[in-house]
Amino acid sequence: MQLTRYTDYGLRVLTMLAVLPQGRLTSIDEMCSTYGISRNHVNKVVHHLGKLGWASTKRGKGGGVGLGCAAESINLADVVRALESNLSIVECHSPSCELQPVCRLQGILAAAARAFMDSLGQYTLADLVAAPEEITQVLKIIGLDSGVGQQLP
Amino acid sequence: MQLTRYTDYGLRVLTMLAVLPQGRLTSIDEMCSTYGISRNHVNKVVHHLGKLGWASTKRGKGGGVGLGCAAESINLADVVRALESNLSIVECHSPSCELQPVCRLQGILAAAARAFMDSLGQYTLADLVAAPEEITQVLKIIGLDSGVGQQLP
DNA sequence: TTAAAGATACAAGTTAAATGCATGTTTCAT
DNA sequence: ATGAAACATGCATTTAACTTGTATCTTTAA
Repeated sequence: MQLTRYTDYGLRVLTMLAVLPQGRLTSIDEMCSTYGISRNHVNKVVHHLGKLGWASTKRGKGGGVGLGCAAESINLADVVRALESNLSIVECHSPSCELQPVCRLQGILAAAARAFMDSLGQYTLADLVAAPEEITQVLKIIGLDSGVGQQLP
Repeated sequence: MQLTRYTDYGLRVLTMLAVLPQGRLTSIDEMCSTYGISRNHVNKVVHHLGKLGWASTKRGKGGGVGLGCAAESINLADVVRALESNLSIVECHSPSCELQPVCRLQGILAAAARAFMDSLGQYTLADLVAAPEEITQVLKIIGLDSGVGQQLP
């Protein structure tokens, strides 16, 4: 019972975007080296997040990636639902189970999955980066505290 | 976000054991053909369930597999915890994430996982086979309604 | 003593996730 | 204009976990 790294990276990317200083953009390359993960993977995730409106991407020289909307409006359950491809918990169809018509397992598992999502749904991206003093630490860790880097005009 | 088939099969096996008529044993082979799944897999799962005390196995001629304890005492959350190998939701360590010290994601996900398990934990094996009229159907489907087959002495 | 049935070990196949590589397209600065 | 920076896109490859297969051993009762 795991989330894929794709979803994991999506959450990390959003976290990074959320702690960016006002007006500061980051880039895919910067995120790669920060997290030490495949450029290609980040590439895809960022693109995906962009299409969903949670990230704003800008091509070309001076472009980059920023948060697409307020951190408070990004619900973590929505993020997981959007990024996680398979949420069905069990595959009762392959090989197909003859007991399906009378089986209560699916319903019970579906309820449990709902409980998982409801719990997640109590939080937004803002909760991941809530405490200001922690943000300072984070910025230091990922090297964004220096104030250098491209700014929006 | 899925459970492995191993866990899935474990639940199916338990379900089948729970609906066995009093004193009737089944066998690994019988379960294989009923569910149409790999003999070897069932073999392992049954062995595992046997070690956990939820199934009682008996070797040799006239042997077989039965329920190891009351269905009401087998909590579904316990079953999933026992059979599912990896319950960590995300792997924050590979590649290791520098933000770990200040990251709240793990806690939030852990809470969600707990919600999942708590929901599951409200049910026992008995709930999977609760309604008597359904049991009759199940027995018919899996061919155990005829009354033939080995009995305990 | 033999056949039925679970126990055990190891090998092979399968699939989805993860990564890598290449190239296209947009945008800004000069 | 033109080149470099940065995201977009597609496909190929690798990897690892899960799944299945084959074989043999051990126990037990008829």
